[in-house]
Amino acid sequence: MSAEGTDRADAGGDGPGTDRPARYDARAIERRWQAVWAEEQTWEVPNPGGPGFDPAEPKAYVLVMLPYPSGEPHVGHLKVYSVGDAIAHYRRRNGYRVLQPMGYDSFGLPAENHAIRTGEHPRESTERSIASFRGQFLDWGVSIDWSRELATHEPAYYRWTQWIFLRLFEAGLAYRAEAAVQWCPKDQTVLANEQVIDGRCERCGTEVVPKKLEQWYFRITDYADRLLADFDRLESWPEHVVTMQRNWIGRSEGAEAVFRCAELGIDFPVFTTRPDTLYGATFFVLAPEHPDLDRLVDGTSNAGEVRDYVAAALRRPAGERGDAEREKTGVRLARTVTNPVNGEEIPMFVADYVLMEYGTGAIMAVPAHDQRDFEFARAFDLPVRRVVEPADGTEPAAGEAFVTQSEDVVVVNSGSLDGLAPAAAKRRIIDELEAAGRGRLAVNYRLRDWLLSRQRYWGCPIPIVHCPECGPVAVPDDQLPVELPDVEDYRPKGQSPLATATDWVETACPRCSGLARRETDTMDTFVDSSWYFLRYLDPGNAALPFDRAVADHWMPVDQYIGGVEHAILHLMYARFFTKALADEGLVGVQEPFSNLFTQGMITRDGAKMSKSKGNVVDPADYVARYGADTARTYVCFMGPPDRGGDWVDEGVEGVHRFLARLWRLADEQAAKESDRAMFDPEWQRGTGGPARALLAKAHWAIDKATRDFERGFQFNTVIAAVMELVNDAYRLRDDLAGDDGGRALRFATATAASLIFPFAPHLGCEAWGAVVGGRLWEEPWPAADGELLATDTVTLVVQVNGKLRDRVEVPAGAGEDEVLAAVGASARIQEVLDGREPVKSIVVPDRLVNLVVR
RNA sequence: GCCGGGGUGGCGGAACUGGCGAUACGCGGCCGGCUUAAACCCGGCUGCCCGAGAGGGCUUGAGGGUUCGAAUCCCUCCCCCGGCACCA
Repeated sequence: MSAEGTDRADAGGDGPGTDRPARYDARAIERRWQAVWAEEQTWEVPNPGGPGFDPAEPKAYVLVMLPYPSGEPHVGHLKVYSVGDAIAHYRRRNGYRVLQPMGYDSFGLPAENHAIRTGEHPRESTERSIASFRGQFLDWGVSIDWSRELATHEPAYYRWTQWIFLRLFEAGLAYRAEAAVQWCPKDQTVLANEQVIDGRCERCGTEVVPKKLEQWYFRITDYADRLLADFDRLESWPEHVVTMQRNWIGRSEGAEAVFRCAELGIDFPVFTTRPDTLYGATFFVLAPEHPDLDRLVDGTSNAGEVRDYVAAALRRPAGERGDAEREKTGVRLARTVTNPVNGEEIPMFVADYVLMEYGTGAIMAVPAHDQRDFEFARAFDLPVRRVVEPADGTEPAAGEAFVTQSEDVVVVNSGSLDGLAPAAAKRRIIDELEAAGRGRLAVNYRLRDWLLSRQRYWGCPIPIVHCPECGPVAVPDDQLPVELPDVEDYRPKGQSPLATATDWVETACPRCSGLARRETDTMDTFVDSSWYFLRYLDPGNAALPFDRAVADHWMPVDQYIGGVEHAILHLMYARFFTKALADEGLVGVQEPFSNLFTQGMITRDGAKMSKSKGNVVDPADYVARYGADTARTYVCFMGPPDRGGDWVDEGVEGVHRFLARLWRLADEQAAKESDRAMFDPEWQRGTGGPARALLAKAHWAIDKATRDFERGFQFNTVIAAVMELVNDAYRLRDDLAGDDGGRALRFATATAASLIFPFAPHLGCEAWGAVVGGRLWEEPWPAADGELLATDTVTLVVQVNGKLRDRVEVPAGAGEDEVLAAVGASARIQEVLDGREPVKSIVVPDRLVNLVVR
């Protein structure tokens, strides 16, 4: 705050009063301030124990989802960093020590596909992209602690990804299993369930095909209940993100009931959410993948038909099979099972509408109360037995299943359950099953374990050695990282390109020293990004991924910011990792991100931007033409940032005009030396006339901006308030004569600079430096003076029967009598009343009066 | 079908817990000033209808309701966007 600080002369350019052009030269201003920040490492923050660390200072970890570096940053990046930086700056000036780091999610398919096309090593194209991302983020003036920068493809980073993998492996949370998985024929790799959208590969849109393979999994399903329960630990997450994760985890309560095939002596447990309808089961269906099918079919008359059906079903793409509109198909087996509640023998079928992945891969079919079973029964002419009826005796619609969540129904045709409502019937039947040893209460999840291995090159190698004697063996910690070898051909050939690096693959078993082979699959890139927020905290640590004490200081992330597209994948995986690491004692928090903000997508001409449509907005163009401050302020001004918005060039120009107006105001007011007299509350309170009016407006703007910041992310209205202040300053400018007037105008300008700073930091600093002197980022966020906020008189609206008829001026805080007296004095109101007496008068202090007449 | 989020001027959007003329702020449009002129810039006007005017009426997707008072609360319906969907 000393005068030597940074007025614009110090910031490296022309001083006040010299030949500075009377024009808002955004780029010159931005370069000057960026040079200061880089030189002084302004945004670097110390860790506990580090130089300058103050344990008394509250911390704020503000984190934007790390970008995948491909080509150049796009408007989505501009928006997310503009929002993140506004929060970071606001928190800083409110006394927080803010950590805002930066890194790159730099493993992944685009770079690898580029390598396949061009032969260029993915590392080279990736590092080129990183350089261009870094360059633009610097250009935008984002307040990042660059000393913590990381990239997930660097061995110094993925060494610890591997280390964490091994901890999970040791804890039994990483395992290998053979299962039918989803294979993308184009990308030549398996995919996690989360990465298959409508039966298609999330990346390339190719229809995935089922394939039986042995793969690596993380046991995320063990954490299903905690992932659900701990939503309660979150401070503020968008409701819809929580809902999406809840749906994805898909917890459902019900019962397991065991149907027995007496002939063969095989028990078939099924999961059902409707055990109250067990008496309505008229047939039984197995998924085509069901492991007991062979035994059931062997030696039966239609074995060939069943096997043909199964073979066809297994070839069918998942997307097609998942289509509910398709006609139900299946084949009847020459076997029956016994219903555990009534001993009834019911026929068995195989049908592809039953999924092996959900429940037990077998269902009891209750056609009367399940639409799918109903359709199947109709196709195969099977009996439909109603066991639930509306309590009021009405008849359910014919021609479809009677499905309802209502409790106003009654169970019928069900032995001891007759007459009960569903909830009671469920409890009783579960008790009965349990007593008979034929079932129990059960919970089932839609969530599957996380399939993490990929048959691709550009990813983190899985640190496992396969030994013919010892099986899969962990690479010892001191041999990490297992570095990604160079290969000649990046083309995937059904197995990872790593398999061709013979020298690398062939190794000694860490346990028995025998000849062994390295695992050649790499990890899903979501593994890399499931813990990066922890590495930022201690990026130089060579002994551990991060120090527990350091993590205890910074975690959890106070504000996480990113796109909704990660609502399920990344956010759920990162939550899972955090919990698993907490169980290992590595971190002290159960949830990584206390507050989440998801920003809306920017469109152009109402459409998603795409190269093929030719409507892509390149932020660099706008930064070059108008400056980073304009581009950043514009994306925050378009509308509430959690909603999308359409990029309109005229809107950018409007914001630029506003910033230029503020710059000119500051330029005109530029003081030769530091002047803090304008902040003196005694002086401010003693003013009158236009000076007072402008000071009041400035305090109004402070109050409005602060409230909107605290309220959430209403940045558009914060900026609008500063615009109002600047507009008033221009309007009143000519009336502001004398010392008080000049000082009030400088205060208004300084306040506008101060409030716009989170969005336009360079201009904020520049304008502040001109009228006040010193460095704005070291100034606390301003506080509104209540006395200047309050007004002496207020204008009340006077309504008659709810219709506005007049306004009256009364002293602020005037009581009911005083108000009614003022209203009585209004000629206009008397005219409207026309002699009628109000039957009721509502007085809302300082707001309005409503007279009710007949 | 299920679950979220929305529908406010020519456009993007404001309006704290129902209450200071709904439409702040920006864009667009119109008028004026500056200028030889234009751009820039500065100032003003700008929801719709009727009216010369004073003024009046109407207006927050549609229709009902609660209330002295509704964009805001309740019910019914329509439309748009996003997510999930043969999950037993």
